[in-house]
Amino acid sequence: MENLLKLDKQICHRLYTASNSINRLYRPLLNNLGITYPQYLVFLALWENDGISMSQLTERTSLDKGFLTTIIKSIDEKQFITLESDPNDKRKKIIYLSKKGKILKDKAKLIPEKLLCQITENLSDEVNLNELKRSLDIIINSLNHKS
Amino acid sequence: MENLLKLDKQICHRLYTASNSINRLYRPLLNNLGITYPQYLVFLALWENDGISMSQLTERTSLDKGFLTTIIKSIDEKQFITLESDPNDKRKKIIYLSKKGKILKDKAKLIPEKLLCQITENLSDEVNLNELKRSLDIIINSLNHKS
DNA sequence: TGCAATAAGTTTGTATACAAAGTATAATGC
DNA sequence: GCATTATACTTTGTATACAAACTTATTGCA
Repeated sequence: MENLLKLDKQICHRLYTASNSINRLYRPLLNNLGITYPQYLVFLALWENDGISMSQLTERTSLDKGFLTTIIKSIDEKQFITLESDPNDKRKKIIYLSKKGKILKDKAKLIPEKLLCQITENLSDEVNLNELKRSLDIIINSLNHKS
Repeated sequence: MENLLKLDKQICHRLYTASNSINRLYRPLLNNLGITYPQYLVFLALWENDGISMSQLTERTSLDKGFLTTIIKSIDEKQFITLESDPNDKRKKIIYLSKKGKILKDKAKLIPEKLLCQITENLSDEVNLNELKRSLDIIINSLNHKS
């Protein structure tokens, strides 16, 4: 009978720790751009699809909608974006990248590479990243379709 | 040339999302016990090794030492633990489970099972959990030995 | 049309998470 | 011995993260 309460048997603790560690790694890099990690996620989404609504951003980034309000307010104040009300549906708020927000993309280009290098340097042989991605996707998908 | 900035290529975003989703899953279960997830991690460590110091707890749980002060204060106020100063080294603070803290272990026994069921239900065939654990351990270890 | 149900986004309250600076004690070196 | 350095923990300030309640606009349908 194994004791499931044993800390080191828990996959959740590992995910939690890995996520926090990676976040710590991002912090100084993103700090150079004047943004934080969840803000960066919003930019990643906007750089792919400019002019989308809050709810679309929520879906794309998996960020909480309440928290997203805070993030959008913050990057709006820093003039990375402009906000418009959807004329067809006044409840909706459409987010557009400003010039400053578009320029930021160039500055951010090297970040994924730097990060991946730090994480996977000397690890590529030991860790199958595609397999890891696939496993995480399955877990995330399963959790999202729970409640 | 693939564009690394594409959101869905990023393993970091997946880890971040998975970690948050799992946390959301724990919340109601732990709420029934009157504790939160990082507090739960502290209990897991203490149920294995009672009477350890703050720094040992930091190492065991990977929680930030500043944050750990907050957590310890909180579960101390709820009388789950008692605190003593190490007579051999007055800088150290030793944490002991109170009776209430020990009893909590029984109530918590079903949590890992419930969680694992929710996560891995119907997934066991698709996700190799041992492989996932191993990958995460390698990544965590790599990140911790960076700076 | 009228209005209940729903959807989009905001606000509030609480609990993380962490860098950086601060305090007190212990260990080290000369 | 005593100054220096290091260790253990706390405090402060800022930025997450999220449940729950709230506001306003739209939709569905009797």
